[in-house]
Amino acid sequence: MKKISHPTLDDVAHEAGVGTTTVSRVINGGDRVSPKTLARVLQVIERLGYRPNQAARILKGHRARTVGLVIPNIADPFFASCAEAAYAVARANDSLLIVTATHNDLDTELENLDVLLSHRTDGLLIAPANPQSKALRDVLNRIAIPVVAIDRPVPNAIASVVVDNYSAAHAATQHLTAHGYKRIACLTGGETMLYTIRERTRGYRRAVEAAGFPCILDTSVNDYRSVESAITNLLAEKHPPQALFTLKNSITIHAFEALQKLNVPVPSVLALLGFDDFELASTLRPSISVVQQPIDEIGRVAAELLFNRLLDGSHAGNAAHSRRTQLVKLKTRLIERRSCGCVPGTGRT
Amino acid sequence: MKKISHPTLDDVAHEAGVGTTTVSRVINGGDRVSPKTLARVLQVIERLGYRPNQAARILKGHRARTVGLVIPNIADPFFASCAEAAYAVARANDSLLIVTATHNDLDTELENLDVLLSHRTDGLLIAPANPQSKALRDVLNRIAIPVVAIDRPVPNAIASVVVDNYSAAHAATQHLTAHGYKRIACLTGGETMLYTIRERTRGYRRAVEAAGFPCILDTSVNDYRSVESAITNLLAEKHPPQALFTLKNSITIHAFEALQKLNVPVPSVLALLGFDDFELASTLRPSISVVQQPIDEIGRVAAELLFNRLLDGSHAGNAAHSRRTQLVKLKTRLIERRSCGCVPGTGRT
DNA sequence: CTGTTAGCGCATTCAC
DNA sequence: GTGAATGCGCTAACAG
Repeated sequence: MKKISHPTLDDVAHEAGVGTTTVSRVINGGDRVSPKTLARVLQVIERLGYRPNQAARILKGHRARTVGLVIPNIADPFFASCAEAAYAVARANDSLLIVTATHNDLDTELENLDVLLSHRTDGLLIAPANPQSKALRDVLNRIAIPVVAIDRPVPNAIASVVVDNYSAAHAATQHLTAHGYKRIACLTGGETMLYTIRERTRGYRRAVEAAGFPCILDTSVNDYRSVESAITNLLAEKHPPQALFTLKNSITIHAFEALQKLNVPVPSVLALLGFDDFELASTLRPSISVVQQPIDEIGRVAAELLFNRLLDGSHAGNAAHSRRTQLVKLKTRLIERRSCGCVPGTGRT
Repeated sequence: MKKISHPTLDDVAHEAGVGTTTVSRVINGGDRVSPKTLARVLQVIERLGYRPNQAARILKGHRARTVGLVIPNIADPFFASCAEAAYAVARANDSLLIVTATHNDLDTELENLDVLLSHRTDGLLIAPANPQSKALRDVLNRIAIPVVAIDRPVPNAIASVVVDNYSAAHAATQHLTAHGYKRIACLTGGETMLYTIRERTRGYRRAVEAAGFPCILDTSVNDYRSVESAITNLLAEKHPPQALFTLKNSITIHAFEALQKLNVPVPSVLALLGFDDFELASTLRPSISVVQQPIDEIGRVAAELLFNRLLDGSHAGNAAHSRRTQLVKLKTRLIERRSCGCVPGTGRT
């Protein structure tokens, strides 16, 4: 009973005693086929376990019904959630999602694009390792299919869906100053070349400078050890900071760990505010205040944008071009928990 | 400069003034082509930005160089990590990974298999919503490509890579009894039909029964509220439990939250041990003891198994069949932290 | 070393 | 309503 190979349309046609055209019609909606024939063909298809060969369809010039997703790391919760959201949109559009990881390496990224292209995906979602890269922009420019950037925009080249990192960091810093903290240190994490980190740093800097406070920036921390020693050093200074603004999840968590280990009361001695929410942020003692990103929305909106273009097909015209390079900035939300000095209500935030 | 469409092999051949075979040879390694010709063709390929059309290759009967991954949810950290590991293996084998999500719905799963099959993926990795399902097993049996199950085995049908949930839960429970706890409650989480949960429950039950202790099972909790009330009720009993064994991450976390909120000292009044590790388990106060699964290894081993078969090609014979249905059980590790009553050393575990 | 040719499975004219 | 023929881009015989 085990079919060694896939039955073809011809097999079905032959078995059902009809022409290939008829079978083709059946699997494409069954229009212009007599009910009797349709039923018979359907039955043969079922019996043989026939599945149309996508490769043949693609070769005929049809859409591949696949889109590529190019992200740094599939296991990263942020991108995994993006992927899940994008997947949902893809399925709603009858398409499959091919996921690839770059580990923020440009060569890997270019190679992934190449492979995806040779598989003739209908469109691409990409979080570029380095949006500035000339090589990347070259490739992107000669690509004939729609591409949407996520998390890290490629301005003037392709449409991008990102979070308003600058405003979010600016507002977060202002929230800290509103608490009365005058010396606010910022731990960026090592990847200072990343768009998101740069924007957040910019927002922080602008806010402290506007308030006339010092810009205390540490761009070198990365693992737990470095965070702990950075905090130790900071606290040993003549005028130690009163608040800590961490720009990414791992740094926030390391900072919290270090603060605990060093027995530094939070927020009374040193307040903490992190960029990006995480599941246990509300459970830790004290609970951690964070800037929350609409992660699902990034993936969803980006994918929707992609399919709009895919299905639109209007390729020329200024309007189309302006939409082609549009930049969508999603709003963030400041979740006020205890670590920044706020005292949330009764709810479990 | 923008190529509207993809150049074909014929385009290249024509442009370079050679036959299509020659171009084909060039893109397939360049053997049996004179250096001069090779250089010229290569240059034309570069200039035209030519990419071989995978669809045509597939149609010629070649491997699609894609494998499908069918999991409940891409955003789930467990499966996201599996995906990342499987992706690495796929890339090492020059293949792409197509990821689909079932949300543990059988119909969705079957549909995903269908679509994947029609795309002619070379192989499949699947975490079945319900490995018992007749419909699933039927489909699996008539599939001509290699399939490997992950996390949830499909015995006697396909090869499977899982964690030894039974032994792990058994050992974890024994660890609790070794601490002297006699009344150990187990919170399974709602999905009692899931293979993993059933196995873990079985391990727990066997261990407490062997020790002559009561089996205190709560299979109904799910969200925070239900966990909190379950714990409240448990503690209100005449003989409240001395330890809590939670079978999945979300329940462990909810339990920890609830214990905190109810001001129940851990582990002195109620010890806690969870199945599955999570990033902050070591940071919480007290740190949470857990059964740690080799998540990456599941994805990696499963993918390696898949490609072994893909490349092997020996399809007949008893040996092949026994390997076909083999069951790989990976070992877990019990991470002893504070919540179970252990006092770990100085290291940050 | 190199070119010619014949399909892979399907959708699509164009006839009947 | 239905079917025969054509070609999508590529590889694999087979000649030269």
